[in-house]
Amino acid sequence: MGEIARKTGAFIPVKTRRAFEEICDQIRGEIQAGNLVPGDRLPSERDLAEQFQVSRSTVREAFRTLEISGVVTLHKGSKGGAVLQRGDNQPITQTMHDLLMLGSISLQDFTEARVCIQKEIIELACERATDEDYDAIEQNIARTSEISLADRLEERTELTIEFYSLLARASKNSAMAILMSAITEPLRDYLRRLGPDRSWNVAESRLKFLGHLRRRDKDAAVAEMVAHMTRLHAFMIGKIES
Amino acid sequence: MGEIARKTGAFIPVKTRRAFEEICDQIRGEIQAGNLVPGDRLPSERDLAEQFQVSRSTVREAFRTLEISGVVTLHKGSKGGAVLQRGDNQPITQTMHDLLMLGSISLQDFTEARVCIQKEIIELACERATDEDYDAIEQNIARTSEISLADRLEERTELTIEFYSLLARASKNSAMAILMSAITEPLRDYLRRLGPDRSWNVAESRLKFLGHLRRRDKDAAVAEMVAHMTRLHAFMIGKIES
DNA sequence: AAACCCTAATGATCAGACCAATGAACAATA
DNA sequence: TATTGTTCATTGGTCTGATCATTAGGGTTT
Repeated sequence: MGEIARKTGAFIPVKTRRAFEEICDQIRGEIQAGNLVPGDRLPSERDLAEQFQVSRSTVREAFRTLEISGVVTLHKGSKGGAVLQRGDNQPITQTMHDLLMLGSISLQDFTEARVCIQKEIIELACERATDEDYDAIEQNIARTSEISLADRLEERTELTIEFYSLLARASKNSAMAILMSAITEPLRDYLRRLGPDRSWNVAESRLKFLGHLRRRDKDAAVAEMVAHMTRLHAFMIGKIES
Repeated sequence: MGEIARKTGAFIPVKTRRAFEEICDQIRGEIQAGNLVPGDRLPSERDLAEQFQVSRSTVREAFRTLEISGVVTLHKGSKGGAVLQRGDNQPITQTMHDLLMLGSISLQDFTEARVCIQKEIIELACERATDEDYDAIEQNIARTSEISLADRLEERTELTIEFYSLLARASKNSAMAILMSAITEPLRDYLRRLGPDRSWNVAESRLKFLGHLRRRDKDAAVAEMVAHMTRLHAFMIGKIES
């Protein structure tokens, strides 16, 4: 038997494409080409199965994939079907959450990243925030104050998430807002599990922060935020280890 | 007929949970509880169908969902099955790409977000980058120089993506590295479609940038990067509109 | 040993069925 | 007439049960 030809060099590993992936790509291709736009409705699973010459379950897996990716939403019933969305950041926040749970990101790195993102958001917001933005944030803080710490932990958590969302909106940059949600929403679980931190007044810190923001004092706002984050991080680390 | 009882107040809209979602949640719950860790192998579709008292196709949709989310990978054959991953940022970059394609994020916002993220990455890298990091980046730039602009667009694009990835790695923060990839990888498509920009020397700019980084001169590095981004953005806008 | 073959396990796909929700057209009613 | 209830076709969600292709491991032959 002859020698194995080694000099042929690097063969690329063969990767079999699954049928549903091909379907996803074709649909994404139509989106990229501009033939499909948000609001459009794809043909039904049964129709597409015929068009693609595959079984319904295969189309189904493609639909499911696109749904999880936030590209379409699926509606039952007559006039239902797969409707193209404008996109959704849920997949991003979900993945971020998974990465935390799976230990691929440490809480340390996560917190640091939050600080980084918020520094930039604050910088943008200081330039662009409108009075409406400030008022919305102020209302959010007011509602946070109203809610007692003991009960209504759920609402309090939601208000915290909303606070950061409003701040992100004030940056007037949708991409940064999405990154902000990616780095904020996973907090929900921690806040729920660890309970409230009664050792200091969150609303007070946020009000001070808002004041700096209103004065467009970037550095002071960042400093207040960093202080806030540091305390929160210490609280979380302490809770988790105990 | 009596009055409609309006004072009952806010009924919460009923949302029916689909079976596969429940399965996903249970599996994610086990991960969160620490009963499942990366490397573990889930039971086969057939087994889980029995355990969950659902059909195989339902388990399959759950598996597909977790696969798309980067939580597991599916392997065929004996000893195959769903294996828990350490997580994957592919879902994040894919979603970011979708959001761009669907017009949910403007190229303007996207570029600005890139600048924001990279500012923070540079700041971290200036503090923490090691000689190995610098050398890896330098090698990357060297290879970029070698490749002629005309041919090998593909490789050139990959090297560009790798450049940002190496930079992110130098920040020593995995969360920021993931955000960086989210905001960098979607570029691949643009670079491929628009072709190379021959009007200025990319490698030269990157070398200058690396010099600033080595001297840990944060401000200069950021300035060089911003200049680079500005030119690239102008190039992309020009190409797209023409 | 090394190459080959067989087999069980497992995801990928297929085919066909029924269920549940949805909305629109239509009928019944006040 | 305006509202309410009914019917019906459409469509995703799920089920059942089957075949195929790939994979790893064990056994057999060379």
